[in-house]
Amino acid sequence: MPGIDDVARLAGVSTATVSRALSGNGPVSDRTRARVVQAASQLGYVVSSDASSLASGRTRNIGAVVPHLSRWFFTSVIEGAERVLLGQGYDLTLYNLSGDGGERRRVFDHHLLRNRVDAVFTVSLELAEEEVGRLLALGKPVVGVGGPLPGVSTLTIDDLAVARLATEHLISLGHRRIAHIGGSQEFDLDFHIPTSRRLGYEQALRDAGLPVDEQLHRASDFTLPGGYDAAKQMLGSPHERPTAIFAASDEMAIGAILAARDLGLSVPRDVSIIGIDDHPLADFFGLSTVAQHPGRQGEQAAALLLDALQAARTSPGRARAEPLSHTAPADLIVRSSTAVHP
Amino acid sequence: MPGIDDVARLAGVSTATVSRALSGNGPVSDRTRARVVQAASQLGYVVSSDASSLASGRTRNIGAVVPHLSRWFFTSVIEGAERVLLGQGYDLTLYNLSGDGGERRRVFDHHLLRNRVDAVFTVSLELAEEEVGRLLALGKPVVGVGGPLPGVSTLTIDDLAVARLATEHLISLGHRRIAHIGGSQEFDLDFHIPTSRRLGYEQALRDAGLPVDEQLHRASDFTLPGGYDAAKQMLGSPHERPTAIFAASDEMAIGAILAARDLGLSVPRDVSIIGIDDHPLADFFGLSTVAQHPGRQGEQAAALLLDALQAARTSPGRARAEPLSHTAPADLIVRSSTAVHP
DNA sequence: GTGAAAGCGCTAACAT
DNA sequence: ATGTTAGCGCTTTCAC
Repeated sequence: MPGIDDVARLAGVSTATVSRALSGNGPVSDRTRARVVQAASQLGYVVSSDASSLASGRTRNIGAVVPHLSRWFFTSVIEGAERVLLGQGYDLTLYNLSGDGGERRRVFDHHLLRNRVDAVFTVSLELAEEEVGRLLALGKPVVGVGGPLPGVSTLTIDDLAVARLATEHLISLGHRRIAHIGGSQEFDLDFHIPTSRRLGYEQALRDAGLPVDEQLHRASDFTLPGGYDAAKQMLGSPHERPTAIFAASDEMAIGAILAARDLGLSVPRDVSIIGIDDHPLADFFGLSTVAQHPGRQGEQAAALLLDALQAARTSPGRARAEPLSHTAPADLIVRSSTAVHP
Repeated sequence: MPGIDDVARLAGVSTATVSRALSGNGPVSDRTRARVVQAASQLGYVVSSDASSLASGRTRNIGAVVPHLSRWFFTSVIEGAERVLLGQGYDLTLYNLSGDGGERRRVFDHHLLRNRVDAVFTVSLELAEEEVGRLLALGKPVVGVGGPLPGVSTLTIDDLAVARLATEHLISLGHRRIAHIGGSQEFDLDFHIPTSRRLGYEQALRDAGLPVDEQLHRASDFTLPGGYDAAKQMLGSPHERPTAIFAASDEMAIGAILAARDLGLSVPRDVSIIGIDDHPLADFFGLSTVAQHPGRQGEQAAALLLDALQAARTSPGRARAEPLSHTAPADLIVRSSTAVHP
């Protein structure tokens, strides 16, 4: 492994100049830079990140804290973030909190503290106040994606508005008995999201002068089987069957579609179904939905963090920026699972 | 941020002793260790990973190189690996090669070279010879999970045997017209896996004295919609319809189940279907399958790497270990999608 | 625009 | 078992 002084020797300059030429920090003449770059690539020189980090205080690494890896939303956010990070020469270190809970303590007490990352983003995480405190105590840029996080800059769709939109779509099609399959705290690390979506659903009903019927709400777990079970209960009832279902996630909505089929109901003739997400399978099932774009959210989160790091370099004097709430776009996609109420 | 000498001062010992006490490398009396640990926790001291890495040459970080994040298998492997790594104080840095291909070059030419990781595992990756070369040139432990990688230690199920097992299950139920939905090179970064599975299928047929019929093979893309399309073509044929389908992945098998339903065929009465994976949705769909356990594969991969690192510390003289092929266990799980041929 | 040199915060000989 | 000290390979003042 060639070192910086090998490059310096070959290029006939000092190590300081090599560092400046390769990092872009500090003035170097074009001729010199060219020589250095040439020498570096000739030797196959790549800077040692440890040495560079130690000397500069910057790691060029971003931490991503997620509750699971097994859900489409989380992984899409990470993929999006990594797209922009890799492009900027940053690495992404993953802290997955699934598991017994020992993970959780270790990550917050140890891993995040040892200066391995310049900034952190979390995905759909419901953090204890103490954990938020630890995160902020790092003194590093932090962004929370998908769900509000008190005291932290966040990036998320407006869950309430999105739920309203989905519900209003059904109302506008003439539906009056509209059921909701949501989430519940017991199933999820994050309970703000299901709550906001439920509130949006109820608001839409009230604004349309429709009653909010407890019988038409089921709490589930955001999975396909969960949506199936919930829908089957509601659709199986011989009386007062809903004519439309709004599920808080596409996976639950797909479960609902399968439940309807198993009950001999046709979608959308007998029942309209809409979800939230625009999951990859939504198209296959003809599912109407409100798309959120987790990949883009990840990209945007990464961009926010890189900007903050840049700002910190430019004006180190500035106090830490105020936490900001960024709203990610979401759009209604109408497919074949929703239609007018006959 | 307190440093090691703050701890040393408070504990009344030298920095070397602090280092030894906290890392466990080198002898420290129990009394001293207790004092140091107490001082460290009192100050909230956490070692700076950069400084430690630079001085020791060890990063306590493992690199994971994956082709996508959006597939259940990959994320499960990573989750498994991270379970054991976090427990050992290791971080996991993720290199996701999805994207335009620029990623791919950058990762191999730059990110992996800058000494940020002690070891690397790859998941289901079909690497160019040059990329394998680069990986090995790191001089670090490398393990390939899910798919053979020439010159690299690997951990994978025996795809051929697994495919045979699935096919033999169908044969033992009296099926004689057994179709196969596989993968194809054009859809996948990795083409060994679909090929091995197809060969296993054909072997099982031949060994049972059954003909291998080109009409009964469809190449697809390992997704649910892909499996649906492939199955619909084969099952829709009015003549010579297969009585059983072996799909190379559960997602394709689930697509096949849905295709059968849409054609008015009952599973398993009219057609038996089996997959490979034991995907989380397999149970919901009653899908018979051959389970591989990607989480455990990830755990085992991590353990292999940690062992190799340990071995390298113990006997640094030893030449790099020979590449070893480890076979991960896989077991037939019979659910309700397969039954005797009437 | 470039070079000299002082660290960055640890670890690992080596000495005691 | 513990302390002293010389780096690890860079970046960044500070001179020039």
